[in-house]
Amino acid sequence: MSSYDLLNPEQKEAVLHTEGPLLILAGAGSGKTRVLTHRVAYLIEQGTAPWNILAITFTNKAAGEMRERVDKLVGLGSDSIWVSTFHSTCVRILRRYIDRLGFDTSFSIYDTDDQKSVMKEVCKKLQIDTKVYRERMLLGAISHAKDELISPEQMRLDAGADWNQQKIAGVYAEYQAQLRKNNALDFDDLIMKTVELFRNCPDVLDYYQERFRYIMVDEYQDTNTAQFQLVSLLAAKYRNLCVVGDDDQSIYRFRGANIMNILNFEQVFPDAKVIKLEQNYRSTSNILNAANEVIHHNQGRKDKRLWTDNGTGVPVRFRQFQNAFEEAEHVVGNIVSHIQKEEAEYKDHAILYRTNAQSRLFEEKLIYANIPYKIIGGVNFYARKEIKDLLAYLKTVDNGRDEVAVRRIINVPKRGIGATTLSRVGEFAVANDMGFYEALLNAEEIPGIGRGASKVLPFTALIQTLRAKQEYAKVSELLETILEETGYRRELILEGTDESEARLENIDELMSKVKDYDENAENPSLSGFLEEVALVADIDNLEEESNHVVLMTLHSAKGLEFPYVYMVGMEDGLFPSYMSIVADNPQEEIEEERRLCYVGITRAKKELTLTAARQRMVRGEIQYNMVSRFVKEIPDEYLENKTENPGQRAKEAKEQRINQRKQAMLEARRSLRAKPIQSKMVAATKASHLDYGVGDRVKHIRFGEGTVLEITEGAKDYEVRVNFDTAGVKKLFASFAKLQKIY
DNA sequence: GGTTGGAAACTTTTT
DNA sequence: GTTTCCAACC
Repeated sequence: MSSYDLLNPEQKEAVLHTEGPLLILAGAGSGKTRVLTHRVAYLIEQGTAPWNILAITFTNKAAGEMRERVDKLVGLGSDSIWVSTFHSTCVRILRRYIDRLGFDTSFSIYDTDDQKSVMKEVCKKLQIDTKVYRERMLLGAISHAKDELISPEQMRLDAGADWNQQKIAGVYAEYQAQLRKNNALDFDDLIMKTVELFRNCPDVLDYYQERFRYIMVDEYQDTNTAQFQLVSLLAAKYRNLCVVGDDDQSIYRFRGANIMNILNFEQVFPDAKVIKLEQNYRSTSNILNAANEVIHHNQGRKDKRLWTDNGTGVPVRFRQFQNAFEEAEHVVGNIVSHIQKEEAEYKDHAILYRTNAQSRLFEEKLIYANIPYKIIGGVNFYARKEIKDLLAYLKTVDNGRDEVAVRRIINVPKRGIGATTLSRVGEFAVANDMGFYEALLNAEEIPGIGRGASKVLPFTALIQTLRAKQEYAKVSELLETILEETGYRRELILEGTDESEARLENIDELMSKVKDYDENAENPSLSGFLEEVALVADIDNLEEESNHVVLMTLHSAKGLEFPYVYMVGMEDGLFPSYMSIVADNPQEEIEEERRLCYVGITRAKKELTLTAARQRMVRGEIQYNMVSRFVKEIPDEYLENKTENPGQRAKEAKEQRINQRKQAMLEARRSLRAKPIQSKMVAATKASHLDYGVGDRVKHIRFGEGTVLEITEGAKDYEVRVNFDTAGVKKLFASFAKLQKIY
């Protein structure tokens, strides 16, 4: 028996169809990764050289998973198959050939933060009123143009007499000029410049066309025009292009994804073979039917209906609550009961929401319930201030032309270099046609800089030392030097606040990532490390092995699956979002939200719970929301709706309020009564109350094990100071931290 | 040049 | 409710 016998007929057909264009319409949970990996294995079995295969995904996580599975199937030679994301593929190509476009191959990659800094400069230079033209709006317009491969010149032409558009085109042109000056590319440039390279240099294109004779693209519905062009160019010679996607899971239109890429694939490649994978191996039929019904409300999609022989399962549950607190409590309570009944582990549960802001309440309840959790998204690790500062040092060492990086750190930690000095340096640099850092090196010659020069000197000396050191030192050694020589670490230790401790922890984490890179990378180098770091998304850090409840946005959840899924905040105005309801083209926008809902539902394997709150705090104001229209689109036969009739509901709510007041009163009395006793026999009460004392070893859910240093009595609670083995000294409230004594 | 406090903006989603 | 920005002060 060969391994292909485990595939269903459609999957098998997709695997065996290797020549010519192929579109695989793969519904959620239909085993597309399996098809892709087997397809790679089959190609190699048929005699294709591993280095002639390119598989492109969107996230590093997806790439890593595919790589792992391919390795298992193929074995020898599998490392010469390119399995990588759009962005890293492009970086790899550009690092080799971007000098053809007038950039240096050691270019920096700018993230959103860096882009903002550049845009600020641009607006200052062009005297743009940022009250009228918001930086965010300008960057958005530029990004959108790049997704569509529109150059500044083209934008200017397209603008015609539209003065507003003309202005934006001007900003775009200057922004590109700044990036070039800094020898930097932003995210969108990575794709666009690669296309430009291919168009301008036929020899380079030909090299890669020969190299990648078989190309596969995952999550094809999320590709934008630039990515489509890139893939088309690469595949133009051999035409062995296999794309896998699901138009119903297209949720990145706001980021420029062009759904037409998948809907029109057959028009662009008339000889394309189309295979539909409609058997779902993931969910119960109740969950799947609910998903089918919801997505059926969309127009303009390729018709398909997923089916499964997994059995009916339990109905989808819907619960509406008085407020977001009760909603969070219910979800967490539900998870706790699964754990207690030993039906499931923490990692079997995912809480999915529309906006990152919704995570906080769940986080609080989970801490309170002592449940380990992991939040994906929000602020990217590499976007944190201290991390960005340190990376800016490394970038300055790596790419001397990266002005954004230099400006970021020239006065961090404080060296007494202020705005006046900086603008003098800037003027000098422009006047002498040199880079900003170059000007700093010549600080003593800059007129009117006065004492400033003596402050700049130690900084440039450090950078020069690091540059020399870079030749032979590991990246971790460079970072260590930076931390020591600049006093960055010392400053944070001296500060001694909770915040500075958190920053120090993050720095330790960065250090361990650097060390990991030093040891495990094939050819470790400073540029290599910075590149890797620039292209990671938060989702890439989700490890299957660790046992956590996972919290994330519906967007981040695409491609994942969990036995128990909670979709929370199912309210009109939140999901679908208010923005989509009041948009110029609500139909289209709401269809995108509906696809997002479809993605969410189809993440669930065993049980799906939908929740909503009648009132919730949004931006400090109470909002009253109706139940999401998407919930109403699920027929009753698949839904267990335990929302009572209004009369009953009001009555229960009233009872609940009365109960809550009673509870509050009891609590107040208890604390009043407890107080005097505590103050009389402090030690005794503490021992019985906290069951640990000074000197005891305790365990905390997040910080691990540690020793109790001090217990102080606060107004409402005990404040415990603990020296944790790994996390350092922390002050915690006893009732919140739920410390456990270790015997 | 650095610190501080109050006002304003923000929140839809991110490689 | 939180973060970011800017002006007035030190």
